[in-house]
Amino acid sequence: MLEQLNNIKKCPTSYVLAVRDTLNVFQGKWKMPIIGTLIFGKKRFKEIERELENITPRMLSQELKDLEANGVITRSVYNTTPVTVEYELTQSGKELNGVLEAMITWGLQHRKAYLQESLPVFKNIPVAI
Amino acid sequence: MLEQLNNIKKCPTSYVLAVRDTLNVFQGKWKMPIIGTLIFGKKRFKEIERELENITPRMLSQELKDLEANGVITRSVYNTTPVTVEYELTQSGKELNGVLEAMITWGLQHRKAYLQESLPVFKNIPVAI
DNA sequence: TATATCAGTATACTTTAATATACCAGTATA
DNA sequence: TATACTGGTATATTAAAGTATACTGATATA
Repeated sequence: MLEQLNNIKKCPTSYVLAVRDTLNVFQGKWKMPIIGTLIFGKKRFKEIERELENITPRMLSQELKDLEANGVITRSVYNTTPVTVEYELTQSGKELNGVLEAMITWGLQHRKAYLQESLPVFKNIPVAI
Repeated sequence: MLEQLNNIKKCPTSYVLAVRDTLNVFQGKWKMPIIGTLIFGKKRFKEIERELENITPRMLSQELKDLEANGVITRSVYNTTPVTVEYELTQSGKELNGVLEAMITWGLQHRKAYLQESLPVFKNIPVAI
């Protein structure tokens, strides 16, 4: 279990890159929410836009492009009227659930350890507000 | 294995919060590198500063405060001359290795799937440059 | 006496991320 | 005919993140 982590000592480069790649996929305000909307199946642009409520089409467009370029989602255009564009997680994208689960496990455990009750955590503000 | 994730459908709030808490800990340019320097034991301010080379004391100070406020590291001041301040991962902080390992696993797998050779991944630039 | 060390802080600045608002063409519906 | 829908783009602006540079006071070393 700790093998990978201990290898960082010997050969840090590729492991650090791997972590950076992964963080890259989640970095920013909207990447995670967007991936979240796609966990249970493909969605169209406007569907995602409506589901996330406060996102601007500019941001959504930009982030979808970024995720596609990084091999996390695919984009399919269908010749309907009006045009339909579907976004879907790639195999790699689906495998992000391993990371998500580790995050959920840690997050819940951390809240249990550091909080008595469930409160939101904001940037630069301690967990235990 | 997928139990937690499937529960998101039924009761998304706490899981989303948990993921957000976790991302919070890694968010930004320096949090991960700082945590990285502490994986194998406690370090002093200047030691971390030297190890990360390009970080300014302002950023290091700010990020250390943030990590401390979020229960990821502890800060201990010793009455020496000159003063010594040691930073160390908390139990919760140490348990982040579960998340890190999931990230390493995904990152390596993703590179294997989407690249022929190992190249750095930058923001907004596809993995397969 | 001059310089270095410790752990930072203060101020100003640049760069990046995110938002606001308006708009496009083609078709369908009221 | 007017309005709404599709999947976006264009331009401008604000907010957030990160950097540069200089500095602190007490002590130790050269």
